[in-house]
Amino acid sequence: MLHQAQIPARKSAFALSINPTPKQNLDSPLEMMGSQMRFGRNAEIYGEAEPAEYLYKVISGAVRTYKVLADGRRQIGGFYLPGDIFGLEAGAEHAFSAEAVSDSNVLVIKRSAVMDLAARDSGVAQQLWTVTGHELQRAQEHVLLLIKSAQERVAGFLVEMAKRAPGAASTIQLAMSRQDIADYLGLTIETISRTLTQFEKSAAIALPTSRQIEIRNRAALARLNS
Amino acid sequence: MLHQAQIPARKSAFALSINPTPKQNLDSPLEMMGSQMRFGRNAEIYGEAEPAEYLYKVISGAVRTYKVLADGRRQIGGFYLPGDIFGLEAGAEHAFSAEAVSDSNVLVIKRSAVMDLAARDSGVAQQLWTVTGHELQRAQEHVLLLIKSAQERVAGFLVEMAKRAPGAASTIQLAMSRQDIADYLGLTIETISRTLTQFEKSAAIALPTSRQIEIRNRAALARLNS
DNA sequence: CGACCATTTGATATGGATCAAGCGATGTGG
DNA sequence: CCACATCGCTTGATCCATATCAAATGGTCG
Repeated sequence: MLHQAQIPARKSAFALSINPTPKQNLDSPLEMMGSQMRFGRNAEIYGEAEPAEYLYKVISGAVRTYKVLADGRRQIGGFYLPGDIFGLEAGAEHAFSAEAVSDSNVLVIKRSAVMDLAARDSGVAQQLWTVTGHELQRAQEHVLLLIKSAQERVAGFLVEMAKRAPGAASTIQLAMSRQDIADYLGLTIETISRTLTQFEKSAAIALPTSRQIEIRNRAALARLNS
Repeated sequence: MLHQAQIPARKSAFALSINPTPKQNLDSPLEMMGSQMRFGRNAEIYGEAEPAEYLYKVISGAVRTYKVLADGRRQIGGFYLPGDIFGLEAGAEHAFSAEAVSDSNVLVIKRSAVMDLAARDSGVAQQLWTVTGHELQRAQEHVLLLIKSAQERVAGFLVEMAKRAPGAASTIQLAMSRQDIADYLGLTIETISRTLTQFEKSAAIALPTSRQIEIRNRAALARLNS
């Protein structure tokens, strides 16, 4: 229980500039209301219990949300990849902390502006609701993962990552460390590592490097995924 | 893995009458749009993958939502007590099934009516969003529970139930069986039982009957709750 | 090249599952 | 009203998956 979750050292809160309103994706009014910020690897984006004044969208890189329990264990709530929105809580305060997994560009949007807009435009309101609904679904799937065996959890994680990877390519580029995966799945790094080598030996995956995973036999993984 | 989760036999889908629009609580427009139904113990309210045509509010009794995995394991997503709303998914289909834990009265509300209303009334839209947000929070707390030790999970469950019990009294009336608790916490009935007797021996709780739990030392439980 | 950090691999310990039996309450048929 | 079956719960004995402790390996950066 103590091997887990040493809180990673924090680097500078945000490393670069605040660009005014980049217009790279106008499919939603939200895009127009934010400014882009850059966060270095392991930089904190917000802390839990901070007022949830903003909401965020990953442009590039990857973000993790997490909570640290009293005894030091860390639970990762989710990983957010380009296109994903995070920090959208119903409450006035964040329930989790958020950090950049790797150097990341994040669109930061003032929550009050969005709420005002939603009050007038029911389409925006519905969009907000839908995003929260998807978060809920993800959390429920996370619950489902956590009752399974180590093999099933790791397989489930790989399948999820493969699904979300750009173009759903069969080679996954992992932004996160084994410790991150372990803290997401409620396992230890040793178990993650052992399970991956086991998958490799049974030819379900290949591991060109430790952060690159090639899915060789999706059916075998899905089967494990119970 | 096989001792868990035999799906309980289904009784009659709903046992009694459909009362037109009971006006017992008008604090929300939702109350006016539903009709009350009675479900017997273990009766199915809806099945997963059914179109989510309605949304529900517990009037009396208790409801569980759950999912059964391919191998027969059952995971309970949550328990809903009087006043709680359930079945509010962002998707067009239910992600979980729902059953009455004990004989229950449930207010059934047509989803399309609510959605129409929300499109016009931004207050209703926000209310819907808030309910989903609370569900999200609950699911996230559920995740947090599932990474903990058996003691911590059971203690967390008791504290949660005590908080939600009418008047937050120190004696909890459990509507659900040990199997339900086990499937909620990702443990076995044996572990639930052993943990409860352990709490009893350490004087943290008393067990007048198996379904009545008196909290004697909330601090001790909270401490376990990590 | 050397230091550091992430990952893998190995040996052992342990919490909770599994298998099994007993117990108490509730209900049913004789 | 009692005998007996049933069901939910508890308790005991043993096993096993994963944690823990420990060390080796490999990759990256100054």
